[in-house]
Amino acid sequence: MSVTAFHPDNRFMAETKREAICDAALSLFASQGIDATSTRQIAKRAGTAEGNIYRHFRGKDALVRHLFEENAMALHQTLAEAVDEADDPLERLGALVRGVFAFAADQPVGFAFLFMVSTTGAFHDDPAEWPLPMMLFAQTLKGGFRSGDFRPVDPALATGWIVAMTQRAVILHRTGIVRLGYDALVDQTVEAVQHLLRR
Amino acid sequence: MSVTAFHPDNRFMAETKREAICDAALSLFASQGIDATSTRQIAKRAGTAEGNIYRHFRGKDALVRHLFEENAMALHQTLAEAVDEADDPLERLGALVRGVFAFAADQPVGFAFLFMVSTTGAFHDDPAEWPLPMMLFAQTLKGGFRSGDFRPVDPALATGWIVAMTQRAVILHRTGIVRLGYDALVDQTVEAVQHLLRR
Amino acid sequence: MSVTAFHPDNRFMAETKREAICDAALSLFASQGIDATSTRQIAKRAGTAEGNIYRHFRGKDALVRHLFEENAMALHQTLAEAVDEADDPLERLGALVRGVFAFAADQPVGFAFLFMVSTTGAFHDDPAEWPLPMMLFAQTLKGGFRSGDFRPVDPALATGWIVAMTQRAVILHRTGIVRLGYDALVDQTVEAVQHLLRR
Amino acid sequence: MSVTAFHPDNRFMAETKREAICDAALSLFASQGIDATSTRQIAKRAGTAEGNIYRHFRGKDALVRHLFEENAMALHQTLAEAVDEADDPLERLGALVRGVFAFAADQPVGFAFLFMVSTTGAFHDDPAEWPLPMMLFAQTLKGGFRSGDFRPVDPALATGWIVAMTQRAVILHRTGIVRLGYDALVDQTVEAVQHLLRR
DNA sequence: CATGAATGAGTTTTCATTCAT
DNA sequence: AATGAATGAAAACTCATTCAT
Repeated sequence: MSVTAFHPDNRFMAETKREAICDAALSLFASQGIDATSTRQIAKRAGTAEGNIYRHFRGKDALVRHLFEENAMALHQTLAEAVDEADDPLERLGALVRGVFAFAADQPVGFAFLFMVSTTGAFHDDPAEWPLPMMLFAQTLKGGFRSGDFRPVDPALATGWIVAMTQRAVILHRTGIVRLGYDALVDQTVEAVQHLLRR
Repeated sequence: MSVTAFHPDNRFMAETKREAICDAALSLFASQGIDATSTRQIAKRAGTAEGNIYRHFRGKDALVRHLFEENAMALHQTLAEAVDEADDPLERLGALVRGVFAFAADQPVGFAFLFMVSTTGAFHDDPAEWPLPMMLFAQTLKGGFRSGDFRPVDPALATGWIVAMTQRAVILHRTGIVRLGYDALVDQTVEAVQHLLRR
Repeated sequence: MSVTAFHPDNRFMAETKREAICDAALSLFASQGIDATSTRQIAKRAGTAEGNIYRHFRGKDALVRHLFEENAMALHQTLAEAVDEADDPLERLGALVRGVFAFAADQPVGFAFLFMVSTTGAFHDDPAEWPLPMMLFAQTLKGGFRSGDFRPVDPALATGWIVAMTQRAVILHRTGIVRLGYDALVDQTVEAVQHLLRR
Repeated sequence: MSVTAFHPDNRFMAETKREAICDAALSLFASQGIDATSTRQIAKRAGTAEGNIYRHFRGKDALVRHLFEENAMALHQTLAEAVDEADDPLERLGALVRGVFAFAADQPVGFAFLFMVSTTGAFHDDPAEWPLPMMLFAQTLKGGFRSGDFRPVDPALATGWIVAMTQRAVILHRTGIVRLGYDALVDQTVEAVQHLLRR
């Protein structure tokens, strides 16, 4: 049995070793990069034995993939909820961008990791295999083009622009290069994205 | 005397081992990533001994930095020439974006490598230390804000947006996700960037 | 459970890989010198993988330091016991010299290694940082000077003389240059050292 | 022809590249140790190309041996002259010890190198193959034993003691552990050595 | 489930030596 | 005689992964 039962504070601790490993790996990956993080470091920070990682995951690669899917799913849910509450395409687009900022603020480590994987790791050649969050952008854009609310540009290209703009805005704010307050940052980016597509 | 004299094709070959090392390293870095490329691979592709890399560069890190500076400088020159031929801020901005596309078409490997370093590697926190090519964007934008040609947005943020949009457009085209012809890709991106800032 | 249980000879074998590494390294260092011994050789003789050395020690340097401290401590204990049994300074001095010979006979490899480090490696500039065994010589000599049993000479210099004489005697005997029997060697050296300081 | 002809100061410079290589190697060996000194370092300090070392010496080993023989010969000559001016064995012994100190003061680098080789490098098992300087000590001691001036101890052992004492005295003074002035250091050591053997 | 010692192929780097010029 | 680029073997060290307990 786990020692956590005696810890009233266990809500602040990883409930299981598996979670501890995930938490440790995620933060290390996000801050140092994936290649630069060793399984030893992960085990040490997780407070467990190195070999234990292999009980829970097939290997380092599988751990990376798991974390990616987990975080992509979380981001997807945030965005899916956001997009549901909006009616017209322009509002939906704004909601998506705001959703990304919300996720980045809420799960800074997960966001950094997602960003890391999506730029460092292999690109997916087929849009049908894009990660779910990007699919939401793509679908929303398509809707706007069909309804005639958006100016005519290549949908895949526009998706790329907007995702890139949003990601970069978060990074620039995080590194302190952009000195704007967070709300102004979000507002300006939402406005810019909408301006870009509004007919 | 060198064997190159007998090779009419020597303009396609590395003149010196140093260049062979640089060429090999650049293409491997660009295609596989920097961490995933070993000095062995570099030496093998360069057709030289591994130890020889260390006669020409202090180490792998120094090789990376050299390649970065070399390619950043080349991009900077392409952009500097492009920006010189334009008069008003909007045209200058368009010329810069076209310059990036031109560089990416002309030096695809160098561009891929620069992109790799700028996203993988450490970000520079201080805009004063940004790589030269980004400085050109920043200066052009500032000019447009001062003259009143551009809509008022945070300059650092706008620089980030535009660089990100341009980079992403190249990548999406290269991976085949965007099926547009290259000229259309360039035109649409230039138009979008100008639209984003035009008052 | 460990394989050693089935080995009645296990008292002659290293109980753990860590000890096997120490034993292998010590004997190789003592016979070939430290620089001339590679981690590969150590691993091979220890019957383990090279990387395993680095699980137990930070690196080759740390292994050397560990062995030095271990052996210096063993010598120190041998000498401390020897010196305790003697009353006046002259006898104490003799006991120390005999102690060194006893250690050299008992732990020939350890002694050779200590000798190697103390002459090859960096000298400690500050007597307060001398290795423990030398401290015993220094203290004994100081006692003799204070009590007036010893002729007046510089204490640090005299310590150096005596330690050097003793070390050299062991080496000369070991290499066969001095053909004396071991007991005669010890007796002559003890007598010489006492003669050197006796008032 | 050499550039030195135009240098009025060439008496301060190595006359030939060969000498430059020897000088550079000797000082590097003496300060860092032989293994820790690379041919590159030697070439750089000598102001010549690395490959040039191999025009003048068969390899690094040959260079080491050459330097050893050169310096051992120089020490031998210093000692031979010193020993010639003394009549009885005790004086000869004192002259030898003083000679070692004189050599160490005059050629500190050469002395440090000799010391390094004699402790680090291989020991000569056969007294007949001892380096020449040690032979002088051995012969002088034998003379003293034969004439009855010296107390009866094993000649090879006594030689070892005295050489060790002398070397150690120089080292201790050089490292600052012994704070005596140089003259006092020499006098005390000479006196001690003579006291050790005087009947 | 959990441990951590053990593995071995891999990495970057150094170095004595050779060779074309 | 001199150069310095080139070589390849070997060095120290890392790391994802396995395995006995």
